[in-house]
Amino acid sequence: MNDSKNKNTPSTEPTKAELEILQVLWRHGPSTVRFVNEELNQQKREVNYSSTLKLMQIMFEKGLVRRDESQMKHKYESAVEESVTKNLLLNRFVDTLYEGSATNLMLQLLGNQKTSKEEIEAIKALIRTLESDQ
Amino acid sequence: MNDSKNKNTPSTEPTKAELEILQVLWRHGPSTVRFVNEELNQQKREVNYSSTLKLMQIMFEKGLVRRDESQMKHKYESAVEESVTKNLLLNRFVDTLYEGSATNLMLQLLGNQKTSKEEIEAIKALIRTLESDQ
DNA sequence: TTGTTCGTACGAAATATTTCCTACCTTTGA
DNA sequence: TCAAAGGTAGGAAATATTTCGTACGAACAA
Repeated sequence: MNDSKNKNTPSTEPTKAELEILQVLWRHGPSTVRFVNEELNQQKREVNYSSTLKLMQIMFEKGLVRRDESQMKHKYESAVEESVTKNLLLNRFVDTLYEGSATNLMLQLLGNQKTSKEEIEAIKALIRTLESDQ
Repeated sequence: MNDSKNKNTPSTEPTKAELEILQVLWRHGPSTVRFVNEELNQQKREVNYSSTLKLMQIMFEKGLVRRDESQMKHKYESAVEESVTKNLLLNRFVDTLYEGSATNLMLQLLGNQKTSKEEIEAIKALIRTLESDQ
């Protein structure tokens, strides 16, 4: 009915910085701003606490995250499902760069020196699994 | 500041709008601003001529495109190779969303309803080809 | 109690990106 | 010749995104 209110299909795509925060929330579940900020500083780059706070407040307004305000230290959690969001971004990516063709993307991926032999082997194994499933 | 001496590894990633222009140049080869602008208007969205011009001038300054100024109607062409640029963006994408694992991306791709059965079949065929190549 | 620490809220600045207005020059055709 | 059409250059405005300063309240320890 109304796609815009569906929690799992955000009408707006997360920005780069927002995505970083979502990753932390996806990985660790409900978290305080402090925790997310420390995680970002450790995993990514130096960010001021109030920058992270501001961003998470904006994300709250956008509906990208929910928050539990019952405690002073608010707990934030993602309001968008990881797989759904990544799917959205992946589709956009494939549409933009590969004319919507996953095959084209695969070609690039498999011919890519940064995709290791092990990765390629794993992909092949995955395909075999899918084939035997049918 | 900008040590983009290597024409095929731009130090700066193209922005969204820049990428749209690059796509036109990759597809059609050296083109005038007028042509690119019309192409964008037809394929993508309405853009004012001077917006396209400005963007292409900025891209020229960044080294993303070269131009032939011998004629009044300058001819612009991409200064970055399509496959190299796409590879760069793809790697960034995989790193960001899939922890650098192409396998993870594959899982998403194959489980994706927007990836048609034909696409999956094509991917499998591709894998089989790669396997028999070894 | 009182000062320090840690939390939120929020405005505003800093950046990055995109868009378009305007000046001015060249080409073209009547 | 001269106006119209079409080109480039560049400034500046409009947006989008990110960052941070500061005010102020709550918690806590001395």
